[in-house]
Amino acid sequence: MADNDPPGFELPLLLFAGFRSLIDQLHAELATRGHPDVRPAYGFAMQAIGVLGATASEIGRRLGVSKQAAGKTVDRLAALGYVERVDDPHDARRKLIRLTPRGIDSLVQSAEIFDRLRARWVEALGADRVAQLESSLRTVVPNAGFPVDVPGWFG
Amino acid sequence: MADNDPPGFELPLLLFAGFRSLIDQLHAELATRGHPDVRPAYGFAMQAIGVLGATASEIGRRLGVSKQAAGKTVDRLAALGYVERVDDPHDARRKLIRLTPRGIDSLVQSAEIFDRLRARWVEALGADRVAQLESSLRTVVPNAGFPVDVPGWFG
DNA sequence: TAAAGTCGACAACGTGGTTGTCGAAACAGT
DNA sequence: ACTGTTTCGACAACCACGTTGTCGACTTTA
Repeated sequence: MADNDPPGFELPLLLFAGFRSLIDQLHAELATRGHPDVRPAYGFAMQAIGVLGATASEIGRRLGVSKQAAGKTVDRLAALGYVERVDDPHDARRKLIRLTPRGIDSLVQSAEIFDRLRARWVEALGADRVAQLESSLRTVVPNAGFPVDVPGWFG
Repeated sequence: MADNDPPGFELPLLLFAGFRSLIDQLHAELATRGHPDVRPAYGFAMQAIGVLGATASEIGRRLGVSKQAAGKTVDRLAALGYVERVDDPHDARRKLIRLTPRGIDSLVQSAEIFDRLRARWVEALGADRVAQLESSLRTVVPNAGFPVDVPGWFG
């Protein structure tokens, strides 16, 4: 808080640019590995589904959006072959959404690519600075895991 | 890169959560200061307009979106009284978009709020850790200013 | 068994993007 | 001075992703 305060907009812009840069590189790399149609929102949705599967309502809850919005995303995911809907034998109202092998593959590849991108940051900054960056963010943003509440923040 | 690599998704999630947290707090505070209708995209658009004003095409270029998309955003901004369209006397094709006093006020307040939020991070982390966080991000993300290319990254 | 809650689906809509087209105006070259 | 090219803003149609509201079918609870 000295004479030359930073022009407030810089910190949020840097955080966004960092996030955006990772996401863009992820999808560029994902496209070359057989997943050209995966969009950022799909990755979050598939994370919310998880290996155990989930109902559309549950996905909506985990993502912080309405069940209708989650249902639409599941439609798109299903059309691309990343998930499938299975009738729940114990509850005729429910339909379990499950990742297909293709869906699982996209998640595995994403994790692998993110690890690689993080390694690039370690090359540029050093392991301790990256670790400290993560630690700082964990401190100021509690619960940064799922439910992540990411899609639709713009609308 | 030891045995227990971090699960790649954490770094991007932390960056997003940090950004999102600042943006959410900004708009909550902005709402209490007479700007309840400002949406995240509007702030970026008004930044792109700047105090000198700009044409819709230019705004689109600065934001990395089509001129049509920029024009639509300007429509919404104008309907809320944040900008006005002025005929350019030197070029009958152009219409200069200018911030109204209300638009300028929202920008001034935003900068002030962001400074306050950053000060909260400094309280939690210490000035040097925040400064190092910014410095690290500047290193891994060159050109984090405008043109910022933020809206529509999800679509 | 009746009431209340949850599930997925459907419809209508809002916002923030896209491409394509268009007439009007400016500009560049002959 | 005319002609072709570029740029401007506007309009239309469309897509992705979200919202509320409604609905019938099913489950759960009292």
